[in-house]
Amino acid sequence: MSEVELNAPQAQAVAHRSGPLLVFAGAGSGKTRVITYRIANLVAQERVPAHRILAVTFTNKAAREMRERLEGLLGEELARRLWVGTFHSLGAKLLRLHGSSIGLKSDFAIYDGTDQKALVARILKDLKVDDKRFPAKVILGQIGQHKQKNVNPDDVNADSAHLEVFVEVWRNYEARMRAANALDFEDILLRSGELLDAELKLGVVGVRERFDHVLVDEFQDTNGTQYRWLKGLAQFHTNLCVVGDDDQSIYGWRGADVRNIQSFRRDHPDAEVVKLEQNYRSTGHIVEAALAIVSKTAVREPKKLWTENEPGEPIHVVDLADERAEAAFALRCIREAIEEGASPKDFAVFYRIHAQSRVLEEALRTARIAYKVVGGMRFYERSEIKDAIAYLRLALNPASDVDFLRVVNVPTRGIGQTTVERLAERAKRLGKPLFQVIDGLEEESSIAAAARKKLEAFRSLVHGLQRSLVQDTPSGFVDRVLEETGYRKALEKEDSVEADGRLENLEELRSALLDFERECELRSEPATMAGWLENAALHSEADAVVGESVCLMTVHAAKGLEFPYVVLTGMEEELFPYRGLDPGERDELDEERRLAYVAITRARERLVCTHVRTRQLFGQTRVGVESRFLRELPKHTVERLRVDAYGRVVAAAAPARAYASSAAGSERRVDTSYFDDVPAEEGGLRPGSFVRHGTFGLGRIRSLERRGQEIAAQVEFKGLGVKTIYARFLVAEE
DNA sequence: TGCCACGCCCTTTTT
DNA sequence: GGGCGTGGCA
Repeated sequence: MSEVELNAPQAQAVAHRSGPLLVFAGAGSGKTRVITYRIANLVAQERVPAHRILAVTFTNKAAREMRERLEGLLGEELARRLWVGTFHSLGAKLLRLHGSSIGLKSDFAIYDGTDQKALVARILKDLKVDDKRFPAKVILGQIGQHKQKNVNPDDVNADSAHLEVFVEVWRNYEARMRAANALDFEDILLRSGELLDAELKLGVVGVRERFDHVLVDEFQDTNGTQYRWLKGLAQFHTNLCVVGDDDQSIYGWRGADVRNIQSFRRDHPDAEVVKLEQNYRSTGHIVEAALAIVSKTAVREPKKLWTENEPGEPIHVVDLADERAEAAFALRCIREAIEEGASPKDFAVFYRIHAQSRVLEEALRTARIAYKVVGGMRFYERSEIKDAIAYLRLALNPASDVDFLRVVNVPTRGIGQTTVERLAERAKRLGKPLFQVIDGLEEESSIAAAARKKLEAFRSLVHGLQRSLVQDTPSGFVDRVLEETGYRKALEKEDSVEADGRLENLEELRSALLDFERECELRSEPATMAGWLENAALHSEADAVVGESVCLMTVHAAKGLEFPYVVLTGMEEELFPYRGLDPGERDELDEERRLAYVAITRARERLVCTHVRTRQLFGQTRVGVESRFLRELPKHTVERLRVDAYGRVVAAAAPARAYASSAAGSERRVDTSYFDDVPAEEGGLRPGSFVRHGTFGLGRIRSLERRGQEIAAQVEFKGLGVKTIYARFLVAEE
């Protein structure tokens, strides 16, 4: 597809001038192009002032990419005036500018999930609520759900003891957030929504009038609050353009509501609807396979993804002994492709859950192939970084109890649990933040003089930091914090591998601040600690560029990405589709199906799907049954391979006739070409070697023979005599 | 107060 | 398998 040419539906979406627009954008259909072209078109052709266009994404990465593209189309100057960002960064920006009209101080802090959890845990303790019956995680989940439905604690009909407790905890949570001048992620949207209402009531020209066009990417991922937020912003002009794909809705479990697409239609009956169904990314087989799987979802907007691309190679479905064989096989695929001239970065290995990554990592590490695990522990979630940030926030706002509690005894300075407990009682009694009630502690008979001295020393420490806050640069300030709190010294003293890692991370934090300072200088803005903290709260890991490495990631993390070669592992029932402990009442199978659709459509040229007979997971051995999703793949798009415990192909099912004829003439790699060097007959099993069978257990091979496509083995099982077993039912025992 | 052993429980995750 | 919280002990 040339860079300027748009197909008819794309052009239609781009040229749509005003009023509501709903774009269904299938995987690989050029969605990003449409949205960026549309914005560019509004600015360049329709003469909409750039600063009156608001474009919303879910992740900072997506926002950055969109901005970069727009810079390319419009030039830096114009692109910079556009409002491009995540729901939360844009919401926070509006609140910092206009929040005073709803009584919000502009220097509010933003609490992330960890902060929230710490706060709830604290409240449970203070209210003496059993955290077994009311786990902080569950409470937070419920608070979030209610907030998403725009429900207040007052609205909850607390008709059970259980609910009563919940509501009380929730009220406390809100009160303490207010006292700490903090907002959680949901609050950012709720409060900026309130702002709109307040302005409407006051009749002031405000946020609503700021924008002429609102555009939303990944609309299927919006939750209730986000949808209401959008509606509020676009209520007057209804120039609301939403782009999404219900087939890629994979975040239902965290509140995303695909039904917002239906709500959009209901709320805007006049909306123009455009469907982008042509895929430009993948081979014909891949597109066909993906569509076959997602078509079976119970509820979905009718769409038919298609492509003009060549059918390409068949999708390889590989049957393996266990997860180690699976890893070895993935490794072989990667090596083969690298020998052919591919780069490691062309490869991605997907899995359903993180726990699957370990074995894959081991295989790649041993083979000295550069890899990167996407996701996992995020930088700002590491404890040392959170500690440092807690100090920074405490210096800015000593009323923040969550931060106080986090670092009051880090590194240990003899302020134990009992002392903190008593201080908390005093704070509760006086209705003041913890930090403040260190003042006048001598009147507190329950707190010993020694403990009081330590608390007072801590108070001086924080006061000292507050004073330097004014004069230091942010990076200098972090340095000072690490020094004066003794944090760095404590880690140096520990002198362990972990401590070294933490010191490195803190160094990384400092360089992040240096970057921030440099950036501010470029924009001739003052580099303040508060400014950076906002940045840190809203940005997760600086989505490091992946470089020359093979990417390992969950299927969720893969959304929005594409790779020439993909290995999709763990395609077994119970694992993918995943079955948790409780069967789950939501249409989880549908979401798993969409997840499989996302996984498959990431691959451009070559897709290998693996499944295993047995898998060690969570310390248990599970018996694997091939995933229904693989069985649903159209036969002619698939070629099945069977591989032994050593990663060698034992047998390849004959390519389906339909495929062989349809692909005639087109250049392609054929079936077992990964393994030309391996005589299939051997299959890793040889007379004398030990094997395991699902029913008969451990046995020893007496002889092997070929029977058509199959290898049959004479196996002697202890106490059971000799049996003839097809090799595919045997697992080599080491 | 700090360390360690033990048991528990286990999806997916952005802001 | 392993991260995390708890509870017992030095």
